Order: sequence, then C-alpha cells, then structure tokens
Amino acid sequence: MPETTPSPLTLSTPHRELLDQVLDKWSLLVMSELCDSPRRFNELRRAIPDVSQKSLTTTLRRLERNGVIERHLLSSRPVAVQYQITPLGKSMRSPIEEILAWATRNMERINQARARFDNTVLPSHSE
Amino acid sequence: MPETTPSPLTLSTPHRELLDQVLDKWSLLVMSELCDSPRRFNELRRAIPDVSQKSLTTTLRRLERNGVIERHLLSSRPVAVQYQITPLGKSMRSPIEEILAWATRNMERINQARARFDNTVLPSHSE
DNA sequence: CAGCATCCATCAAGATACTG
DNA sequence: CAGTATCTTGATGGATGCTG
Repeated sequence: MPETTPSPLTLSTPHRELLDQVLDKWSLLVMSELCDSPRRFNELRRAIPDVSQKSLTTTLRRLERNGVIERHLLSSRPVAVQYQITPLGKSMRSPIEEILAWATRNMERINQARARFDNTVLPSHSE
Repeated sequence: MPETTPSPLTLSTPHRELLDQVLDKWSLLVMSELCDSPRRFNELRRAIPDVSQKSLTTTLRRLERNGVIERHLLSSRPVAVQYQITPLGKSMRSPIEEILAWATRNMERINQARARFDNTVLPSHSE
C-alpha cells in the first residue's frame, strides 16, 4: 500500500561515520582498483596518480580497519605487501555501482542545472 | 556471458566531483530532511542541530546548483524561504537507500572488524 | 527570518626526508 | 618496497555580528 515515500532515509550518526570512512574520494578509487584484483602498495600509487603516499597509507589503514580490505605481507626483504578486497568489501560494490549509475544517467541533467544556476544566480553579484 | 565482475566501477573525475557535492555529510542529512516534505531554512537548522548556519547555507546552495533541490521565496517581509527536493533529487533516493541499507546490514560486522583491528594493530605501538 | 561578511581555529593533506 | 616522521600550508567549519 505505501508505494511513495516508503522509508524515510534513516541516517544515524554511525551510518554517517561509516559512509565518511568508506565513501570518500580516495577510498572509492582504491576500492575501484582493488575490486578486480589484489594490488601492491606502489601499484596502487601508480594506478591513482594524484594520491600522495601519505593519503594512500591513511586510506588503506582506514579501509583495513573497517574490514573492507585486507593487508597481506607477502615477503620481507624486500618487503612486499598486497592489498585485497574482502567479502565485506565486495558487498559494497553493488550499492556503489548504483550510485555511479545514477551519476552517469543524470550527469547531463546535472550539468544543465549547474549551467542554469551559474547563469541566473551567480552573475547578479558578479564573480 | 560476463556474469562475474561485470562493470569495473568506472569512477571518472566528473563522477567523483558530483558525489563530493551531493554525498557529503550535510548534504545527505539535508536531503534526508527534504525527501518527505519541503522545509524552511530554520526548520532545517532545528532538524539538523549540529549544522552551522554557514554550512547549511553553503550546502543548500550547492544542492540547488546541482539541481537536486529548489529554493522558493514564499514571501518577503518577513522573508520566508522554502526548500524542496526536485524530481532529480528524488531519483537519488533509491541509490542512497541502497547504501544505507548496506551500512545497516553490515554495521555489526564492521564494528567487529574495527574492534579486531584496534586490538591487534594499534596496541602494539601504544596509543 | 534568512541570510552575508569576517575572523579565527582546526585539520586534512602535500612536500620532503629518512628507514627496516 | 612500503612505509614513518616532520613541517607547512590550504581548505573547512564554527562563532560572532550585521542586514533587508
């Protein structure tokens, strides 16, 4: 019977906290890289050219802490570390793809909305 | 024929840019407030107690620019402004709910993963 | 009521240098 | 190779005061 507005988008603090940790810029890019095959640290750096080593380390630690990726020490001397996605991490994929699909479907409309906004609201007070 | 790993989570710069604008902390909370009924500026402030007026203004402008909400001047003197979600904004709802559902389903596992990480990795070097 | 302008604190993040 | 440590800076975000 309730077909419109079924669930009210419940957004608790833990929810938000979690999304902040796994949906941020670098996290999504890292997950995107790892979703098909495991990668080494510097492979990830090369695959994501704009990430600094510090940010990449931080991101990997956070994703590992949340259980969506795993860190494996392959060998020491020379040190080799491999990161791979966990089953929990894999389960994120479908919802993320939904959002990306939404973004793809509506990119055109959004660009139009932006252009309209920039032409009607912004030019008034210059800049 | 390709049933496993169908799409490689394509994440272009425009995609990321867009998600940064509509999936950030306050945006999700605002969209969550607006998804059922329009709201006035101060209604939103009261509904989201932690947001500063500055951040709320910025968030509303950005959402308006991206075409997911609309700003309506109801009356001047006293000024009354109402914000409401657009059809484009409504179309975001389902993908967002997918992610929130994922978060809800896996919150337990994630908390376990965090506890495990904090007990095995962190205590070694204190802090 | 619904903002804008300003100042200020905090914090994420880049650059750089060093290590097991 | 895979990081850690340190320094510095740029962007965010809050607090405050003012306005049509």
